[in-house]
Amino acid sequence: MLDQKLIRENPTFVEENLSLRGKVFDITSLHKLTLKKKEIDIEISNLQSESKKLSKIIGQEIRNSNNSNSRDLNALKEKGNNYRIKISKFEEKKRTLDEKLQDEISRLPNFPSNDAPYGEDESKNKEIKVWGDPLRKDNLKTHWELGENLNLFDFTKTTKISKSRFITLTGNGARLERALINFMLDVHSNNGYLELIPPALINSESLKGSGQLPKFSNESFKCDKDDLWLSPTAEVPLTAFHKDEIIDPKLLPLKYVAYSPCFRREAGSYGRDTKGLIRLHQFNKVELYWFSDPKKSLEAHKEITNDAESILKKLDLPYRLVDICTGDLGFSSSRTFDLEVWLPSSKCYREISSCSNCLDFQARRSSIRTKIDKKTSYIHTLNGSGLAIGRTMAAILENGQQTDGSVKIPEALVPYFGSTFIKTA
RNA sequence: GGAGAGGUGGCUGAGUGGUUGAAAGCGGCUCCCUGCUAAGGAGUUACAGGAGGUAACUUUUGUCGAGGGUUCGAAUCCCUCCCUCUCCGCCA
Repeated sequence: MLDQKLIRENPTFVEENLSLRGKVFDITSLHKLTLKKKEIDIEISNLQSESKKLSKIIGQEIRNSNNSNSRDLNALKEKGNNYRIKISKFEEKKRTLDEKLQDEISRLPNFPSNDAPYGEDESKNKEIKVWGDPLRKDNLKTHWELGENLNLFDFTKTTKISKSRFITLTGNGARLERALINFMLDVHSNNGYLELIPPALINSESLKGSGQLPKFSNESFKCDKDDLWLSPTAEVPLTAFHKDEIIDPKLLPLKYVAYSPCFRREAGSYGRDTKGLIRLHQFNKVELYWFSDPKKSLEAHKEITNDAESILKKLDLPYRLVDICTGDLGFSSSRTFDLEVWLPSSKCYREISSCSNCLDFQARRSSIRTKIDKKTSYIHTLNGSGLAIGRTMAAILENGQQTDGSVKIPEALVPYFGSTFIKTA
């Protein structure tokens, strides 16, 4: 969430910064609301001040005299009553105003960083570096062909259980999934991250706190009866983990690694990636998350990206690092580095991790602060997948495929998986 | 699901209608003193928003789970909701 004071005092600045996202933002009406709110606040505050003084006088009068029902006293009480009526009228106005204001303001995305490449859409994303040798051959199999041949998963049977875009992992597939989760958790927790497994069902407040609500209610599954949602990413429960806290600066940065299943409705992507492990309603992910000193988040952003990258290196998967342009940034992010893994069957790089610096955007929504030099300030939050498990599996299958149809397991994963190849039984 | 208890500052925990934004303790910070098992003393220490000042700061309003209500005045009384805990039941 953006700072309300900034919107009130410098709406042009806010509009200009938001418009870096490649479309026009008009906050005229919101700006008016903030001014109106301030007006009402001052009015209420003045009335309350006077009413409070009067109450003190009445209190003293009652203690000093023994007649609690004198004419003077009743006149004073009458006066106080008038204050109360006036105040409650203003408060009602304030309530409706506040609701509107809060809703509008929480629909505004974060400011893009000035360091992010400028552009309206993903075509302006900037490739920063490329790692590894991308496998380029003809007649390569897709990961779903490989997976089905090797009996790693079963999409057909899964539609009986739920519907399309879900998967049942079987045998070595299930084993590979588990190996990847354990491998990633081990790497990160040995690297200073505290391991967490958050709940998969989370409340609306949590989703507001990280930026998924109110604007993107259509993208998550909801359990209506309980006001609970299926978590779309561990970023949400991780942000909420420290909601309403003032964190001791000595503890910063707090670094968490969380394994969680993720659930996404994928509304609006009906035609895309209908096959395979790339786009499912449910997938597993190991997420990295930092609560950082606000002055150190730029450095933190490099580190978290680096930590996510280390998994790809260890798994020997070719990838590239992309600097996401202003128009392609996620709602809460000010700057994002995507890691994209090479998928030889489609001859392209696909996102496997998105590492974002949200600055104080989520911290303000969730009220997470620290105290530096006697001043409380919002901390900065950063998140990055480290990595998405399903897409990693797809990459391992496609990049590790052998001419005989078997798949070579990356060396680092062998101790976790238990063998060096996946072969047909 | 049934019965009960409770939600107060960074934490523990007093407080049942009138200088209570809140005793006390712990913790934190600052200063002082002392030097045989590192202890003692003094002070200070919530958050958010206004107004005023370049600023240190001053002043004002709100906040005792959330939201309503009663009252001149609410942490304290009433209503609704949320959450936590204990016991019983059920269950991985």
